[in-house]
Amino acid sequence: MRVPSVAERVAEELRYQLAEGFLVPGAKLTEATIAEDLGVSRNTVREAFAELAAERLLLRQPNKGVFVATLEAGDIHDVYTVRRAIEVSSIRAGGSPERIAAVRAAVEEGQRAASANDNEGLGSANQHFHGAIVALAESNRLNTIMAQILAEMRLYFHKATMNAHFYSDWLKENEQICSALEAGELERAGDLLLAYLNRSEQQQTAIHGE
Amino acid sequence: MRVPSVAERVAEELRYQLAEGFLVPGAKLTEATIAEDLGVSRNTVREAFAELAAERLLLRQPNKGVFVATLEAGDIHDVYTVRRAIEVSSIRAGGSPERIAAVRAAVEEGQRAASANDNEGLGSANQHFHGAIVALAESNRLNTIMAQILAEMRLYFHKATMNAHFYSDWLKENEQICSALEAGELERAGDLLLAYLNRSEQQQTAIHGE
DNA sequence: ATCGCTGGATTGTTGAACAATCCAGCAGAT
DNA sequence: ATCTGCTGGATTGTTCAACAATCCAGCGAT
Repeated sequence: MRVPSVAERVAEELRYQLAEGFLVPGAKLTEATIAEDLGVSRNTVREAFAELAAERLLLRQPNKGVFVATLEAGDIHDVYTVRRAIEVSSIRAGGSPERIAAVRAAVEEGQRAASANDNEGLGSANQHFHGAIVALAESNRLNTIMAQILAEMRLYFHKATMNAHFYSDWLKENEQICSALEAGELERAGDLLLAYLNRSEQQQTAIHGE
Repeated sequence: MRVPSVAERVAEELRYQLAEGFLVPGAKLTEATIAEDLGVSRNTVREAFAELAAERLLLRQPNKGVFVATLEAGDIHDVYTVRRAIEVSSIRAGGSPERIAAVRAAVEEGQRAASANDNEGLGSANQHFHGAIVALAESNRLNTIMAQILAEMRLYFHKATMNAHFYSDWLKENEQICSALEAGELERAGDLLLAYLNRSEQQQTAIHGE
């Protein structure tokens, strides 16, 4: 019976509120307030803050407080640079049949969500897709790096910015990437994925950065 | 005048002791002991522990304590998987003349250390070399990921395991990689780097893993 | 030898306290 | 009116002491 520590539960609760958009980027988190709201001690909140700051979800400014992280213009390029590195490298190395099946499953999850007009489901399906690609490499470290990057993106590219317009593109594209992967055409799969990431970065930059 | 917080100084001190091999992998760190040794409170030590655990330098086992991280057989492959992803991707994208010059500088640093028979200097020159390659990408996130990976490797592949025999190989190889980079032959530079990483993984596995 | 208990040590968490720092707002000077 | 410098309140950084929860080595009974 795993009983996560209080600090872990606080961190988890904050992660949830961040992902859900309840805490907006730039907002200040006051230790005493959060401690009272969640019914824990201030020291415990501090430990949770340290954890989330290490994940780049919160930003700690010494003597001023912790704030919900914000992605500046440069960060968008930065995030995509990491994604290009680890996603393309992972897909180019292929993976076990089970891992490839997981990629396929994520593609179908997206198609189902599209049929159901489930916009939120589409978003998470896409994240599952890219997570599954990294999972091909069977590397714990790459998986956690990717999970953190995705959490960062959830934080900033929030539901509001995601419209059906975007999704229409990559639904078919994910399918092609997956097919290439299944067929063992790893170079082509990598090229397609790279092209997608480049285009996605451009789109996001056009919307947010300047 | 930046005055790092006490928790940061504790973390820094522990990082130093870890890198220096003063704390060996698997060793247990007792909160009260460290707090007393460094003259700080137990809560502050805990905050430092959280930071280092996030960097994978310490391992936290709930209700049991924190231990100096150990690299299992699988971790070696894992670490090299990350390095292949980010180093090869970085070098394939090239970089500004300044960044390339930094790579060249690391090569020369290694050559100087070799002439001086400075084994320790050779080790850090090599780390600077690979750090400079990742720095080509101008990505803060990639840089910190790489810095953490290198810190992990320092922790485990310690001085004891590094003999001059190893270094002889890559001194010349680093030179070739750097030359290819300078000449704009990015594909070749990437291939050379990839070959080096694969061989290095094999060597390390032969020594440590089983 | 195995099992179960027990007591001491360590971790997890709390609450309170205080120093250090920041910041908004205000008083006075130019 | 704008600037400067102060001040007081709020918040963070850090410590301390306490206690509950958990672990573990050792010991005794079977």
